Parts: sequence; structure tokens; C-alpha cells
Amino acid sequence: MMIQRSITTNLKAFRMVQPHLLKTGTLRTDLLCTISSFLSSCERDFSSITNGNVCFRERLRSGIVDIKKDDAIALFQEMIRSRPLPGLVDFSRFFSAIARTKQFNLVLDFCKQLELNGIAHNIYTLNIMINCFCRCCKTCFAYSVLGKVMKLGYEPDTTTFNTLINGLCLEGKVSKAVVLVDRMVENGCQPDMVTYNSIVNGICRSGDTSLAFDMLRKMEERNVKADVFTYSTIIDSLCRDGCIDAAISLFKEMETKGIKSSVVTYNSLVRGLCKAGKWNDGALLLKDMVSREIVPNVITFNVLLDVFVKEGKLQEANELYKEMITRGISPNIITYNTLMDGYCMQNRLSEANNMLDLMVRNKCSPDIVTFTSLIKGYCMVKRVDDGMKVFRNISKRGLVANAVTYSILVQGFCQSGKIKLAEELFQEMVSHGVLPDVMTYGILLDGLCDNGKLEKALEIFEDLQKSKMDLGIVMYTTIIEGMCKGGKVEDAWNLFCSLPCKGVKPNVMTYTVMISGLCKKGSLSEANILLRKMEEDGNAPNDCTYNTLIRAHLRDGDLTASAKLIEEMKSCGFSADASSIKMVIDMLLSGELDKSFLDMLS
DNA sequence: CTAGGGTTAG
Repeated sequence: MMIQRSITTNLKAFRMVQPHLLKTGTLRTDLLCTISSFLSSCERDFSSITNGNVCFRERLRSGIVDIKKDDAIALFQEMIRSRPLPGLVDFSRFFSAIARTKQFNLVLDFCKQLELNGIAHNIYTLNIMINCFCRCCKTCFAYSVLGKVMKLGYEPDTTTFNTLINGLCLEGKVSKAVVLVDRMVENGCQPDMVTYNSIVNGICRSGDTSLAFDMLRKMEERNVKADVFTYSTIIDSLCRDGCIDAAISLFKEMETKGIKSSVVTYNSLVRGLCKAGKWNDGALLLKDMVSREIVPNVITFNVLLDVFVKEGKLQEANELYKEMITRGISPNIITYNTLMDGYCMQNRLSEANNMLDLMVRNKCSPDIVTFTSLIKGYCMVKRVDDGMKVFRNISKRGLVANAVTYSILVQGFCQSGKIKLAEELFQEMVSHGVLPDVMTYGILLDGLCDNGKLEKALEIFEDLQKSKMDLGIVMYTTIIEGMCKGGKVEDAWNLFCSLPCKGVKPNVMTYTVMISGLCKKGSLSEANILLRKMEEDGNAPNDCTYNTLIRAHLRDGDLTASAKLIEEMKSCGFSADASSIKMVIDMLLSGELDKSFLDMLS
């Protein structure tokens, strides 16, 4: 006991004199550190002996991972009550562990309590606070902490700036972050790899992969090393853009530079390859990964499950699930949601419900995504009322329906012809404070058009155009189609022609819809001109485009033009769809066509 | 002591 007290006293005294010694330079810094850590370790050893069970020092030393809220609160109380009080290094280590579990508000609560207990912050705990405020999207509070840093006489360091820059990038304010980089330099702090990585990540999130590439080159020019993080971020963006070859070549560049890929790099590449239909390459990459002893994790499996499920390969997905269990990888909520969605998409609702039971048994609480998938499953088999029953149960479970949940149900009602209920649900969504987005409006407008309520759709569309909402090409295509089907081909054409000045580029679907409208109106020559124009604009016609035009020409009795289009379509690798074939057969039976025409179709 | 990448639903 005596020994312990004397060491503790020494440590206290030592902490008091340390800044002085540092300032006067009477002792070398590294020596101080050595002694300091020696004393700290003595303190730790004694604490654990006296305490009996594992105390907070022990836990901090062994590293805290995945700490739950209640556990964190208990640990914090223990720290606050312990005498002598733990140092700020201990608090910082503890807070950062909690921050890693994304419980930012909890950390901020603890910081507040530190202040109430008369413990002053240092630059480290202040940096942690800045990070937490940023990650809670309260950047303005983060700035006020920065003010506090300076008021307390601390120099904001590279970490302080990096934390703020990262916060801005995560909020999508990349240009503001770039401005802060300049201010950082003015303050004598050099941007480092971490700075650039945040910026590269922000740029990639904004979808500008080529700009991220430029940033990578800029880093090299400024002799700031890029690391696996930098490369993986860009590789992932390239994969998302569908630029798989570019992703692979960047992957090779990284390896050539001696930067070893991580499981994250492989996860992105495997996903990208599989989504692009290059299954063999994906499998080869997985093999490569395992042979390099990079261990697949739950995300690797989730990615694979997703691509299998999207291909309808549920059998394989189930085998993958078993493989995960065998390897000791715990499935998470995303694993179950992915599988559940697979069953729903195949209309296998009882198995989807079994999946719900399985996840609960395995201690994974279903979330809003789970129930939204299930609702979609019911809607797909035209059981929208059962979908509504699930929907009404969501809030009883403490979950909140979001825009996706409402959108699926609105669509479900529209497709069941219950347009009135769709509109009511849409109103309910708004009154519950869930903001409809472009997708929700697109679904509603599509439903209104399909159910003979073009005027209502156009009314909402007018309002939307006046709003700040960025209407994508899908929305315009929906309205153009609605107008065409509602006999307002002239209006549709005007809207179509106005797209460029609205800054929207028509896609294959838009052209096809417009071509169909022109055909309906009997303007076949204009439709033909539009077919050539879409090619000039870089939109290759698809099977739907060709079939639409072919049927129109057949209806018109222009067999030569039909035959020419059929040949062209076949040369593009497309074939006649069911509706075109039916039309040809009908015409064959009525004697309008001879059999050679049918032969040409196949 | 501080920062950061990859997975699910419309």
C-alpha cells in the first residue's frame, strides 16, 4: 500500500513538473516519455491488483472494441470516480474507442461531464470533440470547439484541421474542405496523406472519379504518399462507375508500388466484376485474395450473396450462407436482409418469412430495410393489403417507415389500380414528416398516368418544376410517356424538345417513349428520323425501340420498312418480342403477310 | 492522442 501511494504521488508530482521540464529543456523528451510510461505502468499494475476484477485501466490497455452504450457509461463512471483521476490520455483513448463505434453523441455527453467534473480538455480531447460534432453533422459546433482550442492557447494541429476537413467532406462540402486546406497551410500545418484521403473520399462520394484521379496525381507531385486507403477509395468509385478495367489497372499500379491490397480493395473489385457479369474474373480474384492470406470477411460474403441473389441464384446464396457459418463469420443484418430480399424477389414469401424468424433467432433484429423488402414482396404478388398490415406493424416495433417504404406501397397501390389509396398514403407520408424524393414523385406520377389521371400528374409536375428538386431524366420520361398515352403527343414532343435547355439528357428510354408516341400519332417518318437522331446522340436503340417501330410499320402496312428494321435489329443482336411475334402471326392468319415474313423474324 | 475506404430495400 505504501509503495503504491508513493508511486501515485510521484506520478502526480511528475505530471506537474513535466511541462516545466519540457519548456526548459533540462531533460530530453524521449527520456521523459520513457519514465512517464514506466510510472503509468506501475500505476496500472497496482490498480489491477487492488481492484480484484478487471478495471478500466486494464480494459483500456487491452483495447476496447465494439463497446455497447451501457458498458461505456459504466466504464466512464468508474473512471470519473477513480482516484487519482485518470489522465486525459486515458480519456482520449476511451473516447476514441467509443467514437469508432459511431456513438458520437455519447462521447460528446462524456466530454460535457468531464467539464462538469472540473477536468480541463487538452488538444486531444478537443480534437475528438471536433470529430464527433462533425460526424453528427453539427459542423458549426465543431467550429466553436476550434475557437475554444485557440482561446485555450493551443495551436490547431494537422489533426485538428484533418478532422474538420474530413467532417466537411463527409457532409458533401468538398469545396469548403479544399478552402480549409489553404487555411491549414497558412497556419503552418502541412496537409498530409490523411488530409488528401479525406478529400479523395469526398470527391469520390460526389461521383467525380476522374477528379479523384487528378488528386491522386497531385499527391504524388507534392510527395505525399498515397496508401491503400487512397487507392481503394478510387478503385471502389471506378467499380461503381462500371470502369472495371480502369479499376483493375489502378489495383495493379498500387501493387507495383508495393502497397498491399486489403480485404476492402478486394471486396470492391469482386463486387465490380460480378456486377459487370465477369463472374469468372470475380472468382479468380477471390482465389487470389485467399492465396495471399487476405481473409474474406462478412462484407465479402454479403457482396457475394448480393450478386447471387440479384441473379436469382438462391441455392448458391444459401450455400454461401452455410460457408460463412463454417468459417465462423457471423452474418449481420445486411446478410439476412439480402437473403430475405432474394426470396421476396422470387415471390417466395413463406421462405422470406422464415428468414425473418431465422434472423431473430440469431439475435439480429429486423430493421426498416427488412420490412420494406417484405412489403415489396407482398406488393409484387399483388397482396398490397398484406403489405399494409406489415407496414402498420412497423411502428409498433419502434421502427420508422422512410421514403423507400412509402414509395413501395404507393407503387403497390398504383399497380393494383387503387390510385385513391396510393394518393392517401402519399399524403400520410407527407403529414408524418417523411419527405418524398424524386423517386417517390416518379412512382406517384407514373401511377397517376397509368390510372387515367394525367391532369393530376401534370399539376404535380408543374409544382415540381418550380421547386428546387432536381428532376432526373426518369421523371421527364414518365411525364412524356404519360402525355403520349393520354393522347397529348404534341405536348410530349414540346417537353422532349425542351430537355436540353433544362440541362437533362434524354436516354434510350426517353427516345423510345417519344418514338412510340410519334408512332401512335401516325407520324412514322418523324419516328424514323428520331431513331437516327438518337444514334447520333450516342444512344444505341435497344430491343424495345426496334420492336416499337417494327409494330408501327406493320400496322401501317409498310412491309418493306418493317423488314428492313427487322434485319437491322437482328444485326444488333436483338430479336422480336412476344408482342411483335403475336402481331405477325395474327397478320399471317388474316392473310396480310406470307410465311416468309415469320421465317425472317426468327 | 487525432482521421479515413468496402455490404441491403423504392
